[in-house]
Amino acid sequence: MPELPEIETIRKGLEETILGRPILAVEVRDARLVRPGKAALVRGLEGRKFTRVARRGKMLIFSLGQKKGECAKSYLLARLGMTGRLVYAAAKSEQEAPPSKHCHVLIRFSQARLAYCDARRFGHLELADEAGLAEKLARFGPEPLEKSFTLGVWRALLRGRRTAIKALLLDQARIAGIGNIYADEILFRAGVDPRRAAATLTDGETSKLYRAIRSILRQAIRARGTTVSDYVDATGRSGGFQNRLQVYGREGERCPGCAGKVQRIQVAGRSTHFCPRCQK
DNA sequence: CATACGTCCTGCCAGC
DNA sequence: TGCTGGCAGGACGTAT
Repeated sequence: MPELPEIETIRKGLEETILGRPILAVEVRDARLVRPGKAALVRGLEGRKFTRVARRGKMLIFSLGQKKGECAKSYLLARLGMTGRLVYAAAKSEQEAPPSKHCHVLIRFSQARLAYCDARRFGHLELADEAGLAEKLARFGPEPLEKSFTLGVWRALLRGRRTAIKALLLDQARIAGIGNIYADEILFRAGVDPRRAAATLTDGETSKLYRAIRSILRQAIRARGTTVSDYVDATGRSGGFQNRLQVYGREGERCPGCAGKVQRIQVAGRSTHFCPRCQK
């Protein structure tokens, strides 16, 4: 479930804790979640330091410090899928037991560790060089909270698209970082029916949606993300935005905007919550 | 190219 | 009580 606001919250938390600390050891407990492989990941991390934590869409990008005599830059990329977690915690000893059976990679620092856990194993950690990173980055659509994501850019994205507007919001190659929960909340805020073909939105609807994207994502970041079931931040703390959800997970409840009820349907193969009276 | 859909994985819960 | 089937969904591969 981690979407842009959750990943951004994790990013900030890690930035405050892991930068500059030597990586003493890396333990890979499930090699399926590690690319290109266990040995390469261990070799690529041990003895280095994280120098920067960035984010693109729902992907975390850790810059790795170079060893003496090296000139090639390398990165650790993390995708958390639906139930992935990256939790930093103090560790009393290097032999300390892993935090749970779903923890697949442990990155050990002096007196602390970063645990990568994922109950459903949809995510992965990947070691990449400059070219590998560039290839990944090229697949993302615009970053919705950046200045360069203007109303004009958004309008151009919808032009000619016959796909449902919700499917477009979820398409990371069109716009980065939005997942199922925020897509529903954004569409509710904008008063747009999730099934509408993207190109049929009026100028007014398009700009309402643009403002809703930016405002919902910003509010959710301020609330430290949404915890519906699994999400916790880099310190193991739940988010706060779940209390402010208007339609997601509220099937059958009264719409916050009218006397109608929130409905749940399938759009783009995803469970979709909306109010048929408020969203046209 | 654009769009749609199946697949991966495990936990959980409704229903029998 | 214990089992089963369906659902949750991010990203990618394949099909149309």
